[in-house]
Amino acid sequence: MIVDPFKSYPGYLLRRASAAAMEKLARRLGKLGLRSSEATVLGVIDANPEITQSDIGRMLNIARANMTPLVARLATLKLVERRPVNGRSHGLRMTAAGRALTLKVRHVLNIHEAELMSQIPASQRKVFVAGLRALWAPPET
Amino acid sequence: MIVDPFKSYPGYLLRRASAAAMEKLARRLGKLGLRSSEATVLGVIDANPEITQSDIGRMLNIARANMTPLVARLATLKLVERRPVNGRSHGLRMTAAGRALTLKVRHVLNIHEAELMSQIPASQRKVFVAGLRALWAPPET
DNA sequence: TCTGATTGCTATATCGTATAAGAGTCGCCC
DNA sequence: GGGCGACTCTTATACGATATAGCAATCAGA
Repeated sequence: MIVDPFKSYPGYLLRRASAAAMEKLARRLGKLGLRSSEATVLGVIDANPEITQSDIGRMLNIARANMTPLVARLATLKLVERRPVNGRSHGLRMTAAGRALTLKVRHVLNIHEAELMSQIPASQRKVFVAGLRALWAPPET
Repeated sequence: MIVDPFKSYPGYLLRRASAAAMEKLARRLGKLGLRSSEATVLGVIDANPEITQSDIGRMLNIARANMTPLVARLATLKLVERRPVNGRSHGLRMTAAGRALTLKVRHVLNIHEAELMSQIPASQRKVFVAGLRALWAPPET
């Protein structure tokens, strides 16, 4: 009889639940030609025109060094435009193609989130989400 | 005013919460010289003497190909012994050193889990964990 | 004006994960 | 009992996310 000794550990469940959700999401975003990190960055730029690479990195906890190739790919795909706002920073904004793809991404995300929450009894969702928020709260800006 | 457009998405919160927790855990396990995947495997072997690499992989969702170097390192560290149970499978069991380290790992995990749950009001913990379990349930063995 | 901090970037490393392929072994069916 | 499919472990390799170190250019404040 094989036993999973961690199956009652909340932290373990958190990790497995997150991994399972991310795997499903990645599969869906892959059909749009995007990795999940790219989709997130796209959404952030869409919500914050002229935002800077470094600011995105701080928000999403992505190191500056890793923002460079990520944004470069978005620019290569002509989803995002980089324009210098001063000598060292680039303001980022969506192209028309980027906006169009972001709409599709948003649709995928909505489906993803709905599917996730559908697995949890409606009466428990609020407490569940409050719990997640207690474990990670967005840093005040 | 910079805005995080995803901060109300449960799936996003799930991912960030998991990442934050894993980062803390990795730092603690690092002091024992272990990666988190190795610590988990160690715990599984301890709970299931003579378990096979493949069975561990199935339980933890680690591909067989990746179990090989992982277990090899545990064996090099003399934490785990591999002994053939038949021509193709290795039964894994802890060495004395492995058992000793597993005790420390268990201690670290307990602290980690306690710290996690301490962030959530006691009255909500049960519902929260039930929610996690709804998103990922261990496959019945 | 000098100095420290910031930005974007390159190079490189680690960790987790993935696929493909191969050798040896097992078990079952004919 | 022979053959074949399934299984186990292994190697090689690649990708995605993340991490650090270091550099040149720029900014901002003392």
